[in-house]
Amino acid sequence: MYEHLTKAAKDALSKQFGVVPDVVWEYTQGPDRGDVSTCIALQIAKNVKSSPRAVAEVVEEALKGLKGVERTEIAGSGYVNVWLTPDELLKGLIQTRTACTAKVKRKKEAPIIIDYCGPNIAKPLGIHHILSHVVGQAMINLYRHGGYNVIGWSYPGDWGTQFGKLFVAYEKWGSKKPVIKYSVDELLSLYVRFHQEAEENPSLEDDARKVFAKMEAGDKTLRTFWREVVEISRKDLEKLYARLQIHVDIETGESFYEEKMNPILEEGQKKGVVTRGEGGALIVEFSAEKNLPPMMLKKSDGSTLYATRDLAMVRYRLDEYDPKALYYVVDVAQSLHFQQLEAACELFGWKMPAFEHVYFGRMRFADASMSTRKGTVIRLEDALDEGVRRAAEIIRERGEGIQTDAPEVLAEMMGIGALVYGILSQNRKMDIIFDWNKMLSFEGNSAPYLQYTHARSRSVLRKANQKNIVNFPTVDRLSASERKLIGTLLQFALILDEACVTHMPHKLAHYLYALCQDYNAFYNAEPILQAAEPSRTLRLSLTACAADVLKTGAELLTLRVPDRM
RNA sequence: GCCCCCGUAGCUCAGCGGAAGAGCAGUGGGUUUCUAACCCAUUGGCCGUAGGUUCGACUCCUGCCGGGGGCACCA
Repeated sequence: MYEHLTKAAKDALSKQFGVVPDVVWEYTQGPDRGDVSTCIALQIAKNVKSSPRAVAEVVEEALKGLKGVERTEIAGSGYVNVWLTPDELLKGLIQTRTACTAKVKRKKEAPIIIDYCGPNIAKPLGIHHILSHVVGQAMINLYRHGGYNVIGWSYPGDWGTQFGKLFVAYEKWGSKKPVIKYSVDELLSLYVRFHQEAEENPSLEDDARKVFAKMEAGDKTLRTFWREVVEISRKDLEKLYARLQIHVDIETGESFYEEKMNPILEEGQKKGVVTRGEGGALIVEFSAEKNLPPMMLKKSDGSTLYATRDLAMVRYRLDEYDPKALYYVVDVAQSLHFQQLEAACELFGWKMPAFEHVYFGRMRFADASMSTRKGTVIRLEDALDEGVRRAAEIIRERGEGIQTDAPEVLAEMMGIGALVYGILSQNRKMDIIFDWNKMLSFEGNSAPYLQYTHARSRSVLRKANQKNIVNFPTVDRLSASERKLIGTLLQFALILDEACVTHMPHKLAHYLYALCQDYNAFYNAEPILQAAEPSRTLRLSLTACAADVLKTGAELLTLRVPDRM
């Protein structure tokens, strides 16, 4: 957008110092630091033996009087701050508006596969499961919005001894009704009962293992039982996913890979990659440079592992989709596993696309009474309900002061939004301290603040009762809060791209928060509806632009925003 | 023992080569006017620690201290 400025600066610098410099433009906050400032002086000072100040002077001289530049100023550490003319700034907002609409998907492009969710079937989702779901979905939304071909892929844990346990419990203590009539809660209580009884009577564990072995062998009754339990869980999961705006494209359970694992093991052995370890187990050993412990693909008792299925899954995806990238949105605790997985794929000699373990930190609890170890995990659904309950309470307290005509819908948006925003506004790599008051915050840097700001801006637009307010009339000068708002709006396209390619949704969350602050400051400082033309039109246009950016950005983060609240 | 991540305001966190930031908590202001779930002002920091690289380090490198995680028959 400011190529002519960059070019002028570059030309002047190379003429003066005889080096072609790297020029970095960056937007900064607000009129006090200029609308655009550069690191030119500092960047070039590294290459030439000259002081930042001297370099800055050259740049300033080159930019002075250029088209679109209102004034320039050299800042303390050698920055050149540039104030653009109002026209020049407003021109850029067209790009911001187009960034609000998703790019058209290019046909036949190799897909990006994003592996996320991974719920356990027959067990309710815990609060910590929200991390993979929400981070993964935000990534998917960002890529899709950017015009990429994306496949969101879920890999539920729908196989394992827990089904044996469940069946044993069902036979022993279940009521007479058929499995399919059970609710997830009833299944869960059977599961819990099994663990209680198994403490007294450890032989139950053996029974469960035997039952599962029979199930693996293909026992018809057990397979039917399994299928029905999966069905019950899936229906329950769907409700939760609808509330969280999670949309899985492809779902393949662990059982899907049952018959795909042996060919992989055979291929590995043929290639000499897979070898015999202790007790007859099958392992992959890595070169010394990798400094990785061996990866086990088959236990000494002959059964396969998580790693075996993951390896088979990579092969399957390569064969069926020829993806350009494989991303795994999984807990940081599994980082060794993914290092091994990638290294193993290399050893197999497979042609690999971009591969990344998009990890996130662990969830810990501020209140020590809640911990996974103590078995007092918070159910995700309960957390959502608690958020909605708190939101509803606040809505009730506000009474007449609220504009919504659908308080239940609003409470749902706010409560769930608060929780999701609490997750997505933090750098995913960091551990998250779970605390009800922090997670369900309704003021300051929170989802309700975004939602409120959006509703507020829509309200102004409604009152203006003017269609298609998208023209930015020429004005002599912009107020400080207008300039700041415009400066932030201009960054939207850049931020979308950055949040997408770095797989860091929190960058978008922080941007949206800053935008709200700027809009609210603007709202408080300037009259909009009462303003004289051309300011009125300009301010309404800025309001429309901010509202669209907020809505677009929030929805990419799986949040919903109300028009009234 | 080895490997990875994290130590920034009282608390929870952004920033990660170029002028120390936000929210919450504290203090003082602002609604006869577009939604006060808001805004404005203000208090609070040797950016864990010791070195190194650089014109310049919260940011990059090394050591140490403190916290978390991982290290073949779990997923």
